[in-house]
Amino acid sequence: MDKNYRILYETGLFGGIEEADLISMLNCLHTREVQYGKGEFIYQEGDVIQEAGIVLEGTVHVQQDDFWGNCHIISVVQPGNIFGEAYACLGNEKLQITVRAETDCRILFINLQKAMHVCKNTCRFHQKLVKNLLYSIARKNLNLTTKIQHTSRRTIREKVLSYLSDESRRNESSYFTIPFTRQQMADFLAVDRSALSKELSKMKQDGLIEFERNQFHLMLEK
Amino acid sequence: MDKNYRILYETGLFGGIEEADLISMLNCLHTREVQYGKGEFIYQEGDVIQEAGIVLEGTVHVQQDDFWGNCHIISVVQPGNIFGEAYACLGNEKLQITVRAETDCRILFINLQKAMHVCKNTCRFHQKLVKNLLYSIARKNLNLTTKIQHTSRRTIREKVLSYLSDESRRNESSYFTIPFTRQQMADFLAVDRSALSKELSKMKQDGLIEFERNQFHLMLEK
DNA sequence: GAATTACAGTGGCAAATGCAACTGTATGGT
DNA sequence: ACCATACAGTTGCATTTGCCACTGTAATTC
Repeated sequence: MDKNYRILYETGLFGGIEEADLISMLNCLHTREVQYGKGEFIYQEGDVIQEAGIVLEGTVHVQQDDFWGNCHIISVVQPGNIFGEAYACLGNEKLQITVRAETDCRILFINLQKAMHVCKNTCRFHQKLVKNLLYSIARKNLNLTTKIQHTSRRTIREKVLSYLSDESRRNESSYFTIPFTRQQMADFLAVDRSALSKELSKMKQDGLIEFERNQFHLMLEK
Repeated sequence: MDKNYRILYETGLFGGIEEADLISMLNCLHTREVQYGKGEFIYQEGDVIQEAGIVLEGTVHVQQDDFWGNCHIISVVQPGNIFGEAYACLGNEKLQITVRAETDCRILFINLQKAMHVCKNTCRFHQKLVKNLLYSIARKNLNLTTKIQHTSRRTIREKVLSYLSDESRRNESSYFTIPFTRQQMADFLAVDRSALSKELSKMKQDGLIEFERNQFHLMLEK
């Protein structure tokens, strides 16, 4: 539990809650911890869920796999972050997304339906949790909007620039590492992998960017 | 106030609250009502806001206008629905979106920063409001995911089918009317208008759909 | 009712993209 | 050490798309 505490403390969901309180809170919330191997499915499209997951260790991808075998990455969830909270909150919606363990990982599940309704133990953190959950979902909302901003550009170059600018801003540096392989970056931006490689090469030639695998550097140019 | 009540009652935000209570609640929340003319900006990119808006009358578009004059419609907000809640909730984020009155409209603004923090009057609906807000944002979250589902398809035809299928499902009929002009539909799906018109014509030829302006009919085919 | 404006459809064309195939380089397992 | 696999880059080609210009029709204004 101790090793989890540090991570959870940095989570929006448990922000501002002390360790001792956190432990009793986790009991009150009936959480459970599960391990997954790389590639395993955590949630599948069509599932109805009441539990949101917090990544304690590893990386998880939220994605849409379509009919024709194309996969689109909606978001990447790293330790301390939460997934499935919108569905778990609503409680009665079929998942339109799939959640997959991108690496081996440990997940803490929390039943939000229970967490949101009145706690018989009159757990005093109950309200705080709901408010934290609210912030967390609002934040995710912004992330989705940002993703739309990238993918709704017309050309690959514009999508790439939009995405890389955003990563640069979040890393507060023109040097940064992205959490994607080339294929995943393509899935995230909803473009073809080889077309993406091509365009990245052109952009390097044009002096816009430098990169080596998933390490990028935005140039001042132009 | 009475004429607003019916609309607000159907809003997620005030769901399950009686009329008498609603009025005292609105006072407690320091709401204000504002009218906008067609085309006016309600919020602009870069603004920092604390108030979410509820559409009482008219239609509002949440959109991203880029650098090169392209506009992308993120969502369409009709009476009873809310906008800006994620930003107002977080309270300290610059808007990456613009909100525009698509028609003449009346908007009720609610300061979420005040609404979410402890109410000195110990308004007993306070907690309920936060929970409603949570549902509302979770719902919007799903809508954004759905939009991503449409726009991340590779071809215009796939985007259109994805979007129209969704509209059909929501209307529970293969005959339905969409809330867009052709240009707006193109903006929503992030494609070129004339290319969209062309593809729609082809799809009609192929017997997939029938349409007349913004009225559509999905055919069983094929 | 004439003029203006908004809107949807069409055609042509250049550019961008997806797709398939192939190469080379790491990486990991046995 | 060898084999298999994953990953990134490159090339060529057919298709799709964006963009531009134009037409026709409906809606709006004066």
